[in-house]
Amino acid sequence: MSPAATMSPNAAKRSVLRAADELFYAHGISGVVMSDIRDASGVSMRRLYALYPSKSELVAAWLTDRHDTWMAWFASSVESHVAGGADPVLATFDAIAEWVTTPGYRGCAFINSLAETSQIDDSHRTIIAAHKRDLVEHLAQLAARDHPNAPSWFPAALAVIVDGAIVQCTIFARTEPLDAARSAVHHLLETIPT
Amino acid sequence: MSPAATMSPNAAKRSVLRAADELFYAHGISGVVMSDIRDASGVSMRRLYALYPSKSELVAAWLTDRHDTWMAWFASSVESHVAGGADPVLATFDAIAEWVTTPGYRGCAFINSLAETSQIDDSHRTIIAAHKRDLVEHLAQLAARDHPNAPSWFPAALAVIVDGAIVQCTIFARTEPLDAARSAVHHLLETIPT
DNA sequence: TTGACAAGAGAATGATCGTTCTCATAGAGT
DNA sequence: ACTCTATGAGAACGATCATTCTCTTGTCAA
Repeated sequence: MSPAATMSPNAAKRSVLRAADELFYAHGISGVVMSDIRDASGVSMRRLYALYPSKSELVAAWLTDRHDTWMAWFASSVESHVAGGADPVLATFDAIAEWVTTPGYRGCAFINSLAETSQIDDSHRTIIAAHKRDLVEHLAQLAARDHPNAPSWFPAALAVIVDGAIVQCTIFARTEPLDAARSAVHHLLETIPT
Repeated sequence: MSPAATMSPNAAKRSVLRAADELFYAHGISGVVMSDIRDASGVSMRRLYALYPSKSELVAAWLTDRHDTWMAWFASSVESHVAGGADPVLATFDAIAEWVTTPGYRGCAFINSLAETSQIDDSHRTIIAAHKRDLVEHLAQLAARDHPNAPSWFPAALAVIVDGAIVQCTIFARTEPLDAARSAVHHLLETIPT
């Protein structure tokens, strides 16, 4: 990027986080070296390490930032489908369908990061678990809107199905698993107490 | 291990594959270096590279071997639960429950490996996709046994649910997601054409 | 026993990587 | 204009790693 010297501290941080998201998501944590972050963000090594004292802390900042960004995107995508008349639970699959067909889709950043055992520590694992907890929570609220009498296992099962679909769409590079998941949830919704 | 000089070629290969499975599964591909494999297997560097000309080829051999081993274990675990009177589809969850409570459980080796983008190439991705295809196929046959008229989406949905449960049990380090998944499948089985 | 080859131990090689350091400069305050 | 400080550019440092090489030894056929 351009003269980073003229970048405000906040602009530098934003630029680093943007580069981190693109690179870590596409190549994994161990596939990105600090000088890649420097090159993509335009922020010099010295400043990069002033902002984030180690790669591990940069990864933690990235995960935290991605959690916020992704949840906000997900919530708003679901709402826009609900506004179009979809059931809040099934709208979940419309949102995921958008996501998995995005060019560059490579699965869930949190699931992927967790698999890079040698690159992460407990601080990262905490962020990852919190992300999934928030997702389960969000799905539970979606379910409660139109299906207040769903069985108690329903929200957790929904989260399992969503994660399974995300993973299988990555493995097979197709959307069929998502379609099957949606059919199963559709069937569940029709045979469950309202 | 002991004097590897006296190991037959097959014994050396088995020892390397056993070490590879323990180490790669526990620490991920990038978390294991070739000298770890040497130390754990007792096979010298020279012989190791004679057996597998590169780390990448060792990883491919490991994945192939793990596919065979895991599928055989899974099939036999499911059958033993079926022999105890369980529905073949629900027996799937009994088998997975055994697995996720095993000490050292760290999720699905294939899903984990796929996340290590910078460590794998298309030959590995092919093995990973084939593993999941075989799993879906196996689940479809299990479903067909007692539920020949299940909807066409059922086997794929079952595979999604199983993978989702495997992933979430890893993230949360608990078995609740598996229980919720089992409840959902139980409900599905009861409301689906036989 | 001897010679030749297969294999082990483990050092060497060349690359990569996280992190730090040096040097030169551009402003900010005087 | 002149320090003082913050920063960029990027070289340097010390680890680590995949892979290869050297030197040595054990084994076996004659």
